[in-house]
Amino acid sequence: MYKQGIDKIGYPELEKNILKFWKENSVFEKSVESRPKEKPFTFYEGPPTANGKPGIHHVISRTLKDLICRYKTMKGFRVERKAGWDTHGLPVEIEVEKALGIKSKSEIPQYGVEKYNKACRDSVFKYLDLWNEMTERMGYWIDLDSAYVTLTNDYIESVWWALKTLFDKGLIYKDYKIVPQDPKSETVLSSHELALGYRETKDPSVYVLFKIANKDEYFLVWTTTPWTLISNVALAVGADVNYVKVINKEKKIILAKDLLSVLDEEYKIIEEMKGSELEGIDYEQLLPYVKTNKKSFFVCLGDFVSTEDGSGIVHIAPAFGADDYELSKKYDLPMLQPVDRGGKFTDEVIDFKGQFVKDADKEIIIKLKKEDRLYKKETIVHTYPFCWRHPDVPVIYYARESWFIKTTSVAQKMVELNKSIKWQPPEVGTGRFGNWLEENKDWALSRDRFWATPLPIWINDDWEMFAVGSIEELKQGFIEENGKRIPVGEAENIDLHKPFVDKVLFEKDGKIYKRTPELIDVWFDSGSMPFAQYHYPFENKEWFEKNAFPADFISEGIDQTRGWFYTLHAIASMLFDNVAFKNIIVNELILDKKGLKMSKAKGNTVDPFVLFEKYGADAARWYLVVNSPPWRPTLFDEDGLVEVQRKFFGTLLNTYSFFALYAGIDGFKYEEEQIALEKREEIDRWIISKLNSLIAEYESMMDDYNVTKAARAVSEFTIDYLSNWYVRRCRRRFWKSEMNENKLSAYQTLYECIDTICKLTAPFTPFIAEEVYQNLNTVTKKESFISVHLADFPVKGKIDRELELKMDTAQNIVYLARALRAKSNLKVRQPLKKLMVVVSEDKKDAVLNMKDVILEEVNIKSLEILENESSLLNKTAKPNFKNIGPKFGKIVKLIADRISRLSIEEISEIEKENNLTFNLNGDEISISHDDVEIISKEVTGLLVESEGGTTVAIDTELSDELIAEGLAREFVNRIQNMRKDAGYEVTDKIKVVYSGTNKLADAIKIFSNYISAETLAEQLEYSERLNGGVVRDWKIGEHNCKIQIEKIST
RNA sequence: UCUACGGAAGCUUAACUGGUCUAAGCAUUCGUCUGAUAAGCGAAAGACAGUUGGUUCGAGUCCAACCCGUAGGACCA
Repeated sequence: MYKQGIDKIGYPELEKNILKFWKENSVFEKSVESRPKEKPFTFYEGPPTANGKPGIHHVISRTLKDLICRYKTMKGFRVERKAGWDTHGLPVEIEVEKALGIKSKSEIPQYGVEKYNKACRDSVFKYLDLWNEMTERMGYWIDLDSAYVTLTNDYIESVWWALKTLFDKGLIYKDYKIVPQDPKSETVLSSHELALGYRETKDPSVYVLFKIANKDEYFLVWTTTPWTLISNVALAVGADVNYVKVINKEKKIILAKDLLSVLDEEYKIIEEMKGSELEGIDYEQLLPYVKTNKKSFFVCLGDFVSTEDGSGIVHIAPAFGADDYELSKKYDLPMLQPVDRGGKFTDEVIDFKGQFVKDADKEIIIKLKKEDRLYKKETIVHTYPFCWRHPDVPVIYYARESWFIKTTSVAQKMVELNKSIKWQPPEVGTGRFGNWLEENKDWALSRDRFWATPLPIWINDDWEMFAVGSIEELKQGFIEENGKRIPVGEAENIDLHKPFVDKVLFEKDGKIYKRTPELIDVWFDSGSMPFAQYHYPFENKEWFEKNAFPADFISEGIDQTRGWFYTLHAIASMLFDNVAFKNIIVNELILDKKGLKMSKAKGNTVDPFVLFEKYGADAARWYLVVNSPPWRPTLFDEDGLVEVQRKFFGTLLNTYSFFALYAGIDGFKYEEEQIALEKREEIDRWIISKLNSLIAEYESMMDDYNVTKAARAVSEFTIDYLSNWYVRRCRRRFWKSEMNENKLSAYQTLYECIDTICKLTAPFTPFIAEEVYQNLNTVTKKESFISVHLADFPVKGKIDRELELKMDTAQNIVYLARALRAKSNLKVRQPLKKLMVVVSEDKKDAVLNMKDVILEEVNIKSLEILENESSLLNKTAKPNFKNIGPKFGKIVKLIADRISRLSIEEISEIEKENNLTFNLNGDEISISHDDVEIISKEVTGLLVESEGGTTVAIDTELSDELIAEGLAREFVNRIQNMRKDAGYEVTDKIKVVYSGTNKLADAIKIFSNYISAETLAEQLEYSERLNGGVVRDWKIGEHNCKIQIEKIST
């Protein structure tokens, strides 16, 4: 029989049972295998790093991924889902350094790269168990056993294949680039890391004099980094900027005219010129520590020069600034870099060698002052980036040689391809991602670290190079050991990592090739996952090309825009001339309830495990999707979660419980023939039509990847239509009569609704959907699936718009009538004589049709439709702007005003003739029925309520009989309450004894049959002597009474 | 400085292609229904829709400028 009381078990417990069921029956595997191979829906999992703990933000993206995949499965697609792990890169190294107590990069070779990388390898799965546990617990179906792992030889080999392909296409090159770097760890900082470290700091702000060659004149130059002056090779001015030569402090000084205010003391302008006139002027090297080998120390033109601050003359040190470097290429300037990667001056700078550059600032200034080259020195407070891991260490911009991928050469193609991707929300695709592509810069590929995929490029002394694209090719190389060459093919363990690959040498045409020492950006790893996860092209070649590329769907957080989304897109564009993914849902951050970012420091993080334990995974999944669209920053609020859980889950489970209760009593197992829709009650046809509308809307939303709207539609149907109207309206059908066709059709209808809701919610809340579905299906055996997740998506049936509208009208009238009752203080239990309704012509049928429903809902005896012609009505007209706007344009206001003052006669005319002509300021104006909305107002003093063209009035006059019936109903209500309080079963028969006023007793006598039937009272008698059973005093209106009920044993 | 998103009731959000007292939920007060529901229904109160202009007969909605918030990018000699 149907399982009872599932709403009493806690959700977490329920979910754990379901998890067990899934596992024992391999439901996930079956859900994949039961779908045809020829109908794939391709999904890519973005690999997380398992050396950090999973958080709530992982729950949201995994919910999205899971629900789309489950939905597509139900739609008949085969959705292979391979998990993946990102295992390389700096995040891993940082953790390991911490654990090993390594403080700077240079300590690593001493420690031993082999040992170090082993430690990295061991640490990458530090939290794997936790991740797996979360994945499983939240019901995220993905194949963890066959997960791809970026550190395996197979995976790296595929990445190498990609790199070689790009190399052979000429897309990989080596160049200098000015990069922000952390001098302490000697690592390049990504822009993301850089952004973490900006803060206010004090720096020297110095004005320096550069002496013009062979003249006693000076350029005034401003800088906040005096240490870069040593590496100065040129000065830059703006071509169109106005400059002046002034006499100031007895010196001839050149600076921008707009910045004269920086000068101390009086000055006299002796000459004006454009920046372009200054180009080419030579000057003397300021701090001649380093010799140059190219033409240097002259004035250049730079479009980046501004007169915002400084002097309008910018000092150029190509190794330490991006603008500077660009300019140096243009003017073929030398690059002076007397600073090592640790940010210390090299030996050439004899006075400051070994000093950290920032620390040398002071002494450099003193030196300049001694040489009379310091114009003035101030201190400036500005924001400057510091290393986020070492808060006291300023970032140094530093020229480094790096490998690049020439993504700019495919930028246009990437932009084009992007246009075919469906982004949800669209603005991320066009905006953030689109802009990024438009402003594409070459991809800085190399990293000077230890734990990552090695760059497979081998170089000889003559700078000839080639790329290795497979293990097979690597085997052509050899390793030297004790002076002997051992072919790589004979090596014991080929490990495509440092230090092994660095030992491999090649000899070609007598030249020895050695691997360039760099590793690659980890993002290249994850961006290669479409093919590398299948070890393409070494294995699965056909499968990949046919079934696994590009992805139909991916979903991750917005932070991946310039990360994974970009690398996937770039690599696919370059290698396959195609997109990597066709549809994408981007989720935003999850903030705490106040809208603040969650962080460990603030202590406002939400532990997913705690959440699952407290409310269950379904609740978290549902809340994150329903509460606000996932691509909007979501404020996470536990109270909100509780609310959606109570509302939606509570209602769904309760609707099921209701069904289970009565279906159990009646032994309904859906064994009977299905009753044809036409033979069912109108309300049955109505809810089925609503259900079909829901399926249609759900499908279109889901196919549009608008998951929030789909979920909300399900929620609305379940709560408002099914529970609060259908079930409530139909309760009697379930518990009153004997089994007959009417009752059967109620059962079948409700069953179908719940069954379908299970299937629609299954992608979102897989546990509860499973529970309810199984409870239904194991009894009825209607479907052969052991799990809702193996079931097919429901087939949409006929939608009866007309019927839906009819019911809307009826509901509308009911709400209005209830409002009237509330206003006049007439409880619904008090029956009333007459309900009068005025509706537009097209709704009259609907009202007559729904008469019984309406009357029963509002407990009124009769319904009368007042004809428009009735003298009871006072009508007014309202302008319908949608129509008259386009029709009358500018004079619409006048017309509207006139319409609202139409007389009753005029309104009748327009109703009859569908046309009315009147004079307005001399113009003949003609309006039709469509141009106005006619509202009726009762004038006979009855209560009236109206909305949207429907007007309702009730006759509040009470006859003795109506009052008696009202009392009887109240009496029933009290007995029912007592039954419930006493804990009687709904089928228990009882005996009722009561006492009270004469009037009440009379009413009870008149309606004794009704009362007995409603309360299952076998006996109903008046007596002053009450004893036994349950006794209680009541007050019904002004009538006191005593009621005693007692269960009759059968 | 650029780009995107957001700014509405105490809070969270909704409103298709512009249509005239902006809607719902939560919270508050009062009332009410119930033989499924920790539910439902009704009433009261609560928003000058960030600001200022513009287009239009009509703007929460379209356009422009600005302010505030969030995220991202550029720059910081």
